[in-house]
Order: sequence, then C-alpha cells, then structure tokens
Amino acid sequence: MIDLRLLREDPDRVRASQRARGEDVGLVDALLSADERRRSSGTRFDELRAEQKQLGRLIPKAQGEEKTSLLARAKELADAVKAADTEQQQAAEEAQELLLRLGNIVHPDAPVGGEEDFVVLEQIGTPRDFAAEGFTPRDHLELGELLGAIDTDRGAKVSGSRFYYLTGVGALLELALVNAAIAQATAAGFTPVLTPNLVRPAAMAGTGYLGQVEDDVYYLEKDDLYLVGTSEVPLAAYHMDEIIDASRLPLRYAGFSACYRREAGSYGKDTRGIFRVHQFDKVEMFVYTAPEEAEAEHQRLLAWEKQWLSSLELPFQVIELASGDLGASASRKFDCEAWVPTQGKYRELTSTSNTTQFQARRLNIRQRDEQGTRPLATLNGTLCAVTRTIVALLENHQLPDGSVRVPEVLRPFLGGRDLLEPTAAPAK
RNA sequence: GGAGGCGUCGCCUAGUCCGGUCUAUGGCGCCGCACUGCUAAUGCGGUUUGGGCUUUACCGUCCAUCGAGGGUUCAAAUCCCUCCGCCUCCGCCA
Repeated sequence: MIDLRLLREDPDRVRASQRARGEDVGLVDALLSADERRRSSGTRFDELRAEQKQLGRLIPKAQGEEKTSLLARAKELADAVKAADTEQQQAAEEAQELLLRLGNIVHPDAPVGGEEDFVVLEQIGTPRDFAAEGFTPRDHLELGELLGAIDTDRGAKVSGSRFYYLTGVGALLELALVNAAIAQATAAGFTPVLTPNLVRPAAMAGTGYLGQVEDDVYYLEKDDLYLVGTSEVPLAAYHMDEIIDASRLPLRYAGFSACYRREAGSYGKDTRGIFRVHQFDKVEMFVYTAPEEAEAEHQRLLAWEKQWLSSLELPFQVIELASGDLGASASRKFDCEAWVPTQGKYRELTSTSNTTQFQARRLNIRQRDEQGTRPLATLNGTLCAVTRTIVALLENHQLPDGSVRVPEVLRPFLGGRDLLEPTAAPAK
C-alpha cells in the first residue's frame, strides 16, 4: 500500500500513477473522503472515551445517591462510546479496503503504456545463425525427448496439461542449475532459504497477489491456504510484523521453492513443452533494504540476473516494462528475455521488481534507526526459473545430432560432463 | 485426531484465582546526563507500537495497544467465547 500522507498531500501524483497503470482514478477521491471520515470519527471516539475513563475513576469512591446518578451517566456514555467506536471502525475499514486496491506509485522513468510498450535497454550475446551452420534447430521438447530429459505425455496423463516429468539428464540438469544459481547467490552474500510453499491469506495479500491476479493462484479451501506462485511470497512475509534494526540491512535472501500457477486466461498460449507450466522450481532473490537504497539495489539485482544468464552463455535482452504491465506491487520492473531460436524471439526468463515500501506497508515490516521507525523497501528478482532456463539452454546450445553442449558454469554440478547426448532407447 | 499447559511494552518477570489510582511491577540490556586520571562502579532521567490534535519538525496532549478478534460490565491484563501460535503427553504416520 502507499503512504496515506502522500495521498493527502499530493493526490495528483497518485491520480497520475493510477492513470498510467490504466486503473481506477476515482479510488483516490473515495479514499480521501473515507480517510477524512476515519479521522473525524476517531477524534470523537477519543474524546468520549477520555470522558468515560475519568468518570469510571469516580465510581468506586462514590456512595448512595451520588453513585446511582454516576452509574446512570456512565451507562449513557458507554453507549455513546460504543456507537462512536463502531463508526470509526467502519470508516477505517472502508479506508483500508480502498487503500489496498491502490497500486504502487509508478516510477517516473517507467515508460507509460501497456504490455506492448516496453523499452529494450540492451542486448547481450548474439543469437546463433543455424542456417549458416547448416541445420534446422529442434525445439526444446523434441530435444528433451531425444535426451530422455522431458516427458510431457506422462505429465498430462498423471496431472493434466501443463504438467511434466523431468527424467534422467533433465532431472540432473535442474539440480545443476539450482546448485549453480545458489552458488552464485551465496557468493554474492545471499542467505539461501527453503521456504514453505503453502501460505496463509495474510502473506498472499500482503505481497499483492490477491488483487487482479487472484485467478492465477491455487487455493486450498479446506485449509484456507494458498500455494505460492513464487518464493517471493514466503520471503516477503518472513519478516511480517517485525521491526528490523537498520544496521542489519540490507537482508538478502535466495529462496528456492516450487511455484504454482493456474495460468488462467492463457489458454492456447505456449501449449507445447515446458515453457508455460502449472508447476516449476525457481531460485529467487529477495532483498529488504532502506528506501533510499532501493533504486541502487534494483540495479544490483538486475546485474546479478545478467551475470547468471551470461554465465549460461545465453543471448538475451533486457527490457523495462511499461506502467500498465507492472502488477500491483512494482513501481518499476526489468525483465531479461532469452533468445528462443525455434520461436525466433526473446522470451522472459527473469524479472526484477522494485516494490519500494508497498509490500512492507501491507506486511507491517519496518526498520528502526535514529530517525525512528518506518516501512523499509523490498525488492525481488528471479535468479533461475528452472523450466524456462532449460528451454533456453537446450535450444541455444544444441548440436546437429540433437546433443546439447553444457556451459562451463554447470559442468561442476553435472559430474564434469560437457555434453548431453541422446539416449539409445528413449523412455517411451 | 484426542488430552492438557502456556502467550504481559527488546529479553526475563510481577499482576490474572477474588474486575476499580494497573496511568502495567521489578531486573537485564540499551540511550542521555551527572560524577570520575581512563575504564569500571555509582546516581538521576529515559526506553512498546500505532493513530489523532497541535503547523506534518520540536515540545505537548488525548486515545488505542497485555497473542488476535468478539462478548459481559459503569469499568477487563484480570470473567466468558472463538481463533492463532508455542510446549507436553497419547494415537497415527514419512
């Protein structure tokens, strides 16, 4: 959530942000009026309550008729206090409900527009010219099947569409990727964390995933728990309701978890292979830092993502997303998109968001320094989303016979092997 | 799944049975000041968090906050209910 003080002082800035997101601008005035009512009814409650407390102190000392009349007066006051309290709570709830619907303030440098209006910041590496090499590249599923690495048929048989098995070198490849990613993160000072993958509504809502994207989230009604779509959720909620001494910041965590996504509304998109699936594993970077540090930290997260993709020797581009494509929490977001040869385009592999104080306010996470306590800033960034990384690796590093070259950085985690080769007898 | 115990403002803790200056006790830690060759010790003061008002600083003041939410009452840390968390035991189980 945003700072109510900012809303009162500079409502135009909030209106402009809502407009850039393509969201409801009217929320701003509704919230201003609810906040005004919350404050005025709160003041009335405070005054009545102060009077009630004073009166209450007199009662035990009073005797006889005096006591009777005091009790009668106190009874009236008690009713008035209760009414004022109810009124205040209603106004507060209304204000809170509206506040939770406001998106984060869009960063001034974020391009304005929708999904199509992203800006390409840079391109790193060069896509291979398969025509010049004299062969037509196989797509990742064909390669995965040749290698005995990916089995989507049985995934569909057992769990439905968009599920898969990773087998043999596929399974080993995932473990190597995860280990290599954790190794990079650890070297950079991150604390590795294995997180709970089922979380309570407060964690989900606090992270900003129960708004427009709620349909994309798996929910277990019997237990009132959500399956996380990313370890960002349990990592953000890790310090929920805490006050962290500023001297301990930044706190950098590298989470590893499965990610569950319903992919509602993506029917027919990326149906082949494992590019878009209901469940995948991911190494995620998550940082708690001082608000003044957030922008610099965002650049660092992006740099770590670039380092990772470069170490995998993948050609990729960095884009900055437009205001309408940020999601509720982010003020600014960069994606790294790897080249997918058989699609002839760059596709998202990682994403890093500066959520400023937005999540921290919802999750009640503050920092304490000489100035006092205030919400800190949180940021997140993908290090390795396993399935999409496998897609990019297989397709970009394939050889004419269907084997796949292993980039140097992964070899130590694959028993030193530098080549994945087709199995003599596929798993079918 | 069953039975029981516990949850107090950083940590420990008094208070809860029997509702009323609890405006929450004391210790430790921490901050400030004083004293002191230095350090230590000692003394005094301060030290939960949030909201409102005061000009959105300072100062001041009021209200809320004893795991969370509701209820009873003129009045709730204290009585009742629901929930959450932790611990112990029994059962089941990877």
